[in-house]
Amino acid sequence: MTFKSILDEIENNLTKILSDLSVSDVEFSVEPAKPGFGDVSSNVSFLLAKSLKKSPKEIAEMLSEKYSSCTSTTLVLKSEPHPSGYLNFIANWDKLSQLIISESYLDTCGDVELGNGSSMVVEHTSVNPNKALHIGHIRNIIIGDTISRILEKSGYKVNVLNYIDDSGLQVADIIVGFKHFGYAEEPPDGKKFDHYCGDDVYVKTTEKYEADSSLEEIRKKVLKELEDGNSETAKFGDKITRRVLAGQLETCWNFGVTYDCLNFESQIIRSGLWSKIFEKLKEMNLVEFENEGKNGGCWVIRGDGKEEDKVIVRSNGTATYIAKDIPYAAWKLGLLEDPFNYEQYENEQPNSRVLWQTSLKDTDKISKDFTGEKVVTVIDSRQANLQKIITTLMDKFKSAPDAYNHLGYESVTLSSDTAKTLGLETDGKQTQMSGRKGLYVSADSVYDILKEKTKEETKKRHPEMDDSEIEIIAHSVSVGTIRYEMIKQDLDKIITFDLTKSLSLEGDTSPYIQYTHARASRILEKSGRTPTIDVDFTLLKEKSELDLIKNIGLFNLQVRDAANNLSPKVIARYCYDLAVSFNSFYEKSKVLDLGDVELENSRLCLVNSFKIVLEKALDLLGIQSPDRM
RNA sequence: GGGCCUAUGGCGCAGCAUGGAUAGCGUGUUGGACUUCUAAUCCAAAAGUCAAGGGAUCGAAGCCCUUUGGGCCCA
Repeated sequence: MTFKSILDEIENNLTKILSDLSVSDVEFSVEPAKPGFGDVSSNVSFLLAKSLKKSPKEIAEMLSEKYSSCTSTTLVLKSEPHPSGYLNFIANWDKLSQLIISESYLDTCGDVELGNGSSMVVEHTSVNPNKALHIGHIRNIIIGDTISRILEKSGYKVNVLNYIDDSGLQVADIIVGFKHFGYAEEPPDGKKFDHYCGDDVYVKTTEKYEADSSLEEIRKKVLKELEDGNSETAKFGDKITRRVLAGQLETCWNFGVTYDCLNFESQIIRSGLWSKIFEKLKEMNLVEFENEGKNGGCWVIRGDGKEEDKVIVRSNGTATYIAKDIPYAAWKLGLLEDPFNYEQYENEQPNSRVLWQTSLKDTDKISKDFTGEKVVTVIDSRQANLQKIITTLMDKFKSAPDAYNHLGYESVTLSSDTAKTLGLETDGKQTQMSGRKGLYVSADSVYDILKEKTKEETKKRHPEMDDSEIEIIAHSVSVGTIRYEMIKQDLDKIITFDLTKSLSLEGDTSPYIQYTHARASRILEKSGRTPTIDVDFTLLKEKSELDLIKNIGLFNLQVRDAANNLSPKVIARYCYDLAVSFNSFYEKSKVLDLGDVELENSRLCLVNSFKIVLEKALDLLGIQSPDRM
């Protein structure tokens, strides 16, 4: 067990004391204490103040006295009433340290029993395959990837999906560029294909539309042709989008993000899934036919109360954009018979996780189950309206609340300085990125810049290091920096990306945390020993040591919190706090050459414990833990 | 016109779900610490009417109402 052991012990004892006082139904808290207030705090006295008609201070004193006569207390040394009314507890660290550190050496350390093996779909990325990923897409991808790691750690069987919208307007646009405006199929001088399509073909094609509105006709024609899977246009589109997709996936993989299945929109359309679900929706009365009014002749989803009705099929029989998302949402929840076969994706993912893709070919007679009892869809909050409709609809469809979850987040905008370098004057205001206007910073370029910077930094510190090792370190630091920047703040905060400011490597950043890991590794390496847990834990009694142990013991509580709230930043903050407490320990307590073998062993054991837990916590963020930096 | 998000030291953020103690952190500024297990580190100082107003509460950064600034979505 971990720090939770002492929380549980206190909670049980307090509950018992309360029942002796014949007070029940009090939902008091038992939490790790703020610094300076012991180890554990409870607010129980405040909650009793009214019913017992005493001040919180008096109650805390009374409870503290009763607590001291509790027999089943092994982890608490004593309880202390605080004049404010809080009831604080001092831990018996001799025992608690041993519990926490031994636990940290286990493979299961940090595991949480929440999912109990139930399946969960996490869909993220889902970028139109007509351009390279930019830094805004990266926020989506990193949030999704981190959440899926956290859910896996919490006992869910997670299926990670990437929806490939390969039949929309944006794809039509680059096809027009290639077919009608004569863009060469091969990018110039070795440019990555996804960058070429996004920077050159897409941006310049849309510029031409703006200059000449008669070109709209071509665009519409191409879009229409895309719908017929056997058309030349569709085949050409398929070839192009798959090549762009390969480029996008290469970027994702570089960032440590992998998937289980790619779902192609074109195949969802051709599978006839929509008509099946439309029939079902009609049967279940979840859609209704409107006879009159402004929506006369349309099929609509009735709005709740003050919400307006949403048209899903127009009077001319065409489906609206809302309708496009419904079949996929239902498929993800396993509400429909699966129309797909599956084949392995042609390129292998770096971590050997097998990547599948949907197929309509009869030759791929492989069936798979990538659905989930629950679904998390990571899409930015600009789509909150649409997602709300789908959520309500799906919860009714499955008749399970919380089956479909939209995990929204605010967008990444460009700082005025960075916008200026891309040729846009913004009067000091931040600005939304736009793939269509070419206003974005690509993920690959941020990575490249960062990698150059970290390479230099590493070389400066380790002139003797060979290039391949520097390469590996620079990679993990660059990826870490970007990943950490994307999830360290709340999902509903806008990230203003600034090309120079966002590349800081000091303070509350991934390199800070990774560096701390390298420090720990170095101590262990230099000691020349393999730490064991067969040490005297009572020797660890410095404040900085106990703080560190406490933080180590909070790991599983943090994972649970992050999973329950779908909040990746919880783990980011945890990693940072853990690193801070290690650095404090590092400054105050030497580990090696103490002339006291017992103490050295105990501290080495602690250092190793920290290293193990930090590594696991960073892994939840998809950040690697280098041994040297 | 309707809806969603947001406001906390100069700047960027945490804390808010579940009200209680001394509002934390990074950055920037000023000063200090490398012959030491790596200074991508650490220590210290200055810097806050928690947007404004009101309400319920013994008690509000947090809950409720109103207003304002910023961002977004729909019409």
